[in-house]
Amino acid sequence: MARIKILEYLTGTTDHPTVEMIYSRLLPEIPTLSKTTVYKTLELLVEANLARLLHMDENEARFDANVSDHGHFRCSRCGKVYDFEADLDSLETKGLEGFAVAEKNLIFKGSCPRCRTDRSGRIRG
Amino acid sequence: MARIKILEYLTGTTDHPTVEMIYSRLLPEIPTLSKTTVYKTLELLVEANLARLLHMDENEARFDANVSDHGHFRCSRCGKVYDFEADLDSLETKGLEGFAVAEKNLIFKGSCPRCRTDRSGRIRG
DNA sequence: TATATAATTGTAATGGTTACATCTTGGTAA
DNA sequence: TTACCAAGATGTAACCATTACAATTATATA
Ligand SMILES: [Mn+2]
Ligand SMILES: [Mn+2]
Ligand SMILES: [Zn+2]
Ligand SMILES: [Zn+2]
Repeated sequence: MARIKILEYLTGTTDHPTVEMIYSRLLPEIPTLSKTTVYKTLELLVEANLARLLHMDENEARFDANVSDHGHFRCSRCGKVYDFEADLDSLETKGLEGFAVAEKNLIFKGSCPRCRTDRSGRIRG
Repeated sequence: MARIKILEYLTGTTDHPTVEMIYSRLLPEIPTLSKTTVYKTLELLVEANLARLLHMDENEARFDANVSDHGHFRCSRCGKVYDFEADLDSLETKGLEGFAVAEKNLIFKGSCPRCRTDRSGRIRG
């Protein structure tokens, strides 16, 4: 039950939520939910390739139900994580001869459109 | 004194060492060295753009004195982190209109040449 | 119902990182 | 030299996301 709700929530959002975000979001709906369950479920989802684990130079991991190849932009001011398209397949690389690439990760950082024109945004890394 | 040695070591290696690696490596040379100093020094080096902080889907941060634009390949078996060249400037992206990109990070994962032919390599993530 | 297995929970430990107060070093002026 | 100050370095404790582990609850099957 819990894991279905977790997958549903993850599939229906583009927020790239953390464990804490998922937990506090679903707690009203599942009052018996424990954080351990969230961790365990996300581990299973990642193993089953139904979700993707993201490390965005933060102390918390983020999760993404969008498993397709795409890049992530993290705004240093508001902390939001945005998706963007990038053609990683046609990216030219040198020095990877003999390497078996299994996973590609593209992470950009900077200021999102809203924070660029908003001086009040607090810097969050 | 400590911070000079730390920068020298970082500049002279391509290992992308962790704090623990830097600390244990320099301890024989600087018996009074503390891990706090390593952390603080690396923070300063990153701020001064003399080093780069890398989060490679591990629990430990890694550091790189090579500040130029390049990609990183992490072997899932032996854990080693390799450099490779990638032309990120000419990478085509869609969905970043209005975004101010300040930093680009490219991380690949898989098996390095040595581990591909060596079945004995232990899986480390 | 009885039994086994899967799912969930609670608590404690782990470990990298940060905060903070203290101590040491190096330079500068009187 | 001596006094003084600021930068550098150290040690300890707290912080906090994550993991380990044992216990409990729900679900399925015979
Ligand atoms: Mn995404
Ligand atoms: Mn590098
Ligand atoms: Zn923003
Ligand atoms: Zn390897």
